[in-house]
Amino acid sequence: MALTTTGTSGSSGGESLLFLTDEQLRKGIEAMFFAYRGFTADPDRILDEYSYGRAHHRALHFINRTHGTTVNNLLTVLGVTKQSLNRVLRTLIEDGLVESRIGRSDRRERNLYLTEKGRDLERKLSEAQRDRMRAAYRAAGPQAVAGFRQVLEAMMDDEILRQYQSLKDRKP
Amino acid sequence: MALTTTGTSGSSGGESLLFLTDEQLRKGIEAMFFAYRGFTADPDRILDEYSYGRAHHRALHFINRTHGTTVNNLLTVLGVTKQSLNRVLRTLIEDGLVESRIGRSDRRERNLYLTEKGRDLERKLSEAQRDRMRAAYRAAGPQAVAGFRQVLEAMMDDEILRQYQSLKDRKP
DNA sequence: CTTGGAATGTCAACAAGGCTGACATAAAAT
DNA sequence: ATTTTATGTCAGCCTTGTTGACATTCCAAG
Repeated sequence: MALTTTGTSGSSGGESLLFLTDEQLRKGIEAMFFAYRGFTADPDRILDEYSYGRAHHRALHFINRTHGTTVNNLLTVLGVTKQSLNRVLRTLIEDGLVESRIGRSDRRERNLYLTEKGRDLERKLSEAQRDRMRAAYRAAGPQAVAGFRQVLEAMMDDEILRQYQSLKDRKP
Repeated sequence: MALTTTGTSGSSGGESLLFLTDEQLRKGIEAMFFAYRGFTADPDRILDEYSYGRAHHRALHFINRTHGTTVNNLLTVLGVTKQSLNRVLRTLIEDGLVESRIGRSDRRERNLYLTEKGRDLERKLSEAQRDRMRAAYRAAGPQAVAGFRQVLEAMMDDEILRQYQSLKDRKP
């Protein structure tokens, strides 16, 4: 399934060879750039109203994703420094969207939970984002979606991919 | 081809209905987030050495893309303010990576070109990014790539999509 | 038991790169 | 002659990344 030959020579038709020209790759790069803008546009508009930023959205998303996660876990997933995350987290806690409980077994840790208010905003944000994603999926069709996911996974760093996959099949 | 029914009810097998569950959409969202990190990781490392940022990369990319483009064009494509772009552009011009020539027909405009030095860095950056993209494309296969592109295009804002498509089929 | 290191999280200060607003200049358009 | 357009610049703000310093807690070695 995975191609091992380079085959950039200018032979005709064969889709499996042609699709790797620099021009095709460049278009993929630009598509990724523009699509990411669309991907974040709707939540960004909502966040503006609350004077929050994308960092807040990401934190809300992953806290909602894995209730009771620790700060350290969150750091790994988000790929930022703890100081950077802390600032965002602090405002979310102050504003009553996130609750931080001292760890039961290890009192150094903080377990993070969304409050009712936090869940409300998270839902609002992710619904906006899902709406766009759903529209894109519908427009492209199931087969395209499968390909989309395959390429995205292949694009991740190996370590990140493992994290992503471990998040993949959680219990509901 | 495009599905019009919602069909979130828990019916079995039918791929065309099942793939729109909130869980599937959420996984797509996370895939997009993690993949974008991978997408920018390699150029970011190179940029660090030059103490440039992603903004410089984007400017270099699109100036290289359309030689002689004007500042206004660049603003539209990049979707930032002129003050923000100007800061980046100024350093690139000072450092001799970009040349700004007064427009021939309209002397208010500035036409932007990469210098030899600018082309070198642009090549270095885009090769790193293309390498990853190529690897992902190869791992996923041509059919997946087609789907990938379809979904990305469907995810763009309409206005952006038009811009993207007008960039799409340029002469080499 | 104590003590030193490791893990975890918080506070302070700085930089990049977004943003708005105000203003200058040159050239084109009316 | 006046207005509009394209560009550049200055000042100042915000978010979100960074590093450095520090407090707390846990655990293990002496």
